[in-house]
Amino acid sequence: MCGRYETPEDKRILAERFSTRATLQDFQLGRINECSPGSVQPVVLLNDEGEREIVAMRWGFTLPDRSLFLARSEGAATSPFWKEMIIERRCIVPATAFFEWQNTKSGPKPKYKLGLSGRDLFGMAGIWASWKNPKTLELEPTFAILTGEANGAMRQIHDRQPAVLDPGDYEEWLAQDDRPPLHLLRILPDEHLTITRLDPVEAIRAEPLKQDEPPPAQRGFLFG
DNA sequence: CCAGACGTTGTT
DNA sequence: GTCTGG
DNA sequence: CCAGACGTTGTT
DNA sequence: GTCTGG
Repeated sequence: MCGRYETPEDKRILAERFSTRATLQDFQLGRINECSPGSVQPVVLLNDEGEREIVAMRWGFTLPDRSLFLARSEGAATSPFWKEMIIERRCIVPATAFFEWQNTKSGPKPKYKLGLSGRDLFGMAGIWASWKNPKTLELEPTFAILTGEANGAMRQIHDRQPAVLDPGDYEEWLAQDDRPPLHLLRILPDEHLTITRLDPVEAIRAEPLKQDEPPPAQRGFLFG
């Protein structure tokens, strides 16, 4: 669940919309695209000076046999693995939508795009840490997205969903505190979700781009 | 079945 | 089936 | 998360 | 998320 999400094509608007000083001019984070685990994405946090900043982070903590890119909000505060992160390193993951695949008994899994009514851009609750990139063996800032129980129409598709923050809660979520503000991780009201079932063509179009692959808008042009 | 771990570096 | 790449 | 590959020798 | 141990 929430194994993929979407970011704005123009990353520069993130600085404005999340009230950060950074202009993101240094980001080379691709075009309109799905974000997949393992990719590097813009994340909002408080820097050492207490200012909001946008940082490029890798999505998912790679372990020897798997990658942890989601963390259950219910258990994160007591989990040995997540505890330190949720207390000391909370962040916001900007998104315009997230994707889910319906768990069907057999056959293809229908793909859905989920957005928030009246909010073209929103922030998912995240946590981060410095983590070794298994390929480069370098330490990199790395994040995971907190999840909660799904409800209502969402439950028809999947039983979990990403924790979406209220814009008025961004400050409290990022602020350093003795105890993590878990009360901000409310279940996303069902009526606020826009759920679109993607037809196979749309689903493929939304797939993550391969390196050096032209953006979707040019595919049709190149191939007539 | 559930609970708990889940990797490394390097040090508040 | 499992692993890797996106 | 899904989609796609999934090996080796050795050079037309 | 997924695996292991109890």
